[in-house]
Amino acid sequence: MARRSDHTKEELRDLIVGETMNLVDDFGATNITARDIAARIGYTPGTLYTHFDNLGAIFLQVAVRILVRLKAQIQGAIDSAGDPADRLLEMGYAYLGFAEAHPNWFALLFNHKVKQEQVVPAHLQETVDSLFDLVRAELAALDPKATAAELELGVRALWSGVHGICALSLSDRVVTQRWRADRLVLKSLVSHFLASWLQAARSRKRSGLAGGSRTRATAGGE
Amino acid sequence: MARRSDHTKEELRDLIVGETMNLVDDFGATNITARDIAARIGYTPGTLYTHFDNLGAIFLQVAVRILVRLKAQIQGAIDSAGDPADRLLEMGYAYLGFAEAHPNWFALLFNHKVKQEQVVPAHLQETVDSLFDLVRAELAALDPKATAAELELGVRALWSGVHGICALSLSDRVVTQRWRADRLVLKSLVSHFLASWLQAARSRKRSGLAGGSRTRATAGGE
DNA sequence: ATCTTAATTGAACATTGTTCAATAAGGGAG
DNA sequence: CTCCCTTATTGAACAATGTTCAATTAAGAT
Repeated sequence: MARRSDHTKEELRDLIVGETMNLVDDFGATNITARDIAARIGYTPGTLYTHFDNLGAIFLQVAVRILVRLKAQIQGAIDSAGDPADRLLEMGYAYLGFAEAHPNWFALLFNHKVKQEQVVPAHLQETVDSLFDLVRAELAALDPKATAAELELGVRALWSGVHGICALSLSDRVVTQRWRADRLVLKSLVSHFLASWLQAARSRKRSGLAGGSRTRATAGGE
Repeated sequence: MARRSDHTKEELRDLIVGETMNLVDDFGATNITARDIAARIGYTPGTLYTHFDNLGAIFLQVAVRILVRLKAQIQGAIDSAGDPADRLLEMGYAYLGFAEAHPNWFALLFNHKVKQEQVVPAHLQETVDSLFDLVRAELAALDPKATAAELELGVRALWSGVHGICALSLSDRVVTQRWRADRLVLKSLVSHFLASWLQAARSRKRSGLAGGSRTRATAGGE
């Protein structure tokens, strides 16, 4: 019998979440059983349920940690270099790099279904929001005159675009589109988007308001 | 006992796949059991295994049908209207509309993990390729001088971008980013990308080769 | 009718998440 | 030091899961 004094309540919770995180990284959330986790921490399955309501709750805590790591990765990309446009691109690369290095973590965040009754930790949404803020800051630097709504639209568009590349890079799905050149696609998507977005901002500034001419395919958010 | 003559071998396979497709639509692939499917078609679970190797094989056949429907939806969007840029936008809307109308189908295609040993039907990848061709054709119409590699890059970028918006619109995931204005985001992403992509093409044409000037954030695929 | 072939069944299997009475460990009071 | 109370931990149990397979039964050929 594992001694009660081996770990405090909090230590044990940490241990469970930490080891589950490792297992998810190696095998994917869908392939992990309660007995796997229990074996890994040297306890019996029942113990898990004195510390968590169910497996889903554990996965949710794992997701929080994963998201923090993802944020750290992206933060690192920002510090690394250059003007806002370069930083946005680097953030995209960091996001993709994370998805490639830890596809099972990525899948837990974005593919794993959570049951209705599960309460998603508040900290999680806060972290997501703070990630969006990082992108927003760069966009705002690129176009200081942009309204909040315009920035929001830009952030979502960029984020979704990059996310799509990462999502399709996951293997072992029914439809998979890993390519030799995901990074090139990412660069094409991000830099073209930014180019037109910036140009729209410039012409908006130049002509007072409601600018945007050039071609049929120009527009942004009418 | 269900009569053997109730259905031919092929009819029964069709029935299984069809009813599973309905179940997936309603409850999601992860919530469906072999007994559910069996009950739905009026047979016992064992019967499923005389016609398919395992549940995964059934889901794969369902995926094929789903993909065909998705293609039909996107085809419809093309016929509907306008110049290539409009059509690309409409294709994006159709993709998003499909994901919103049938999130569980969408998730089966892109989120559902398939076991290594499962053989993905050839017809499936062909359908994916033909979908890409639809996008490629419009891009080629926009930029007749584009090389095959440039087109490929554009197709992947556009597709991934739109896909990302759809993927993040799925609810009941750990991280979800459904927004009131997914369509606006899509329009922003697609039209800004196309605008800059087109402009790059124009300047390439004008200056012979290796063009692209304007701003630091302009470029495409260096 | 009888035989042959094979589709269908239903009972079984191991494995899953989860529950809970029984157990045993730790800390505090006497 | 001893007893007792609290509670963490166990381990056996549960229903439900995907899957297998011998037994059954139906359909068509002889």
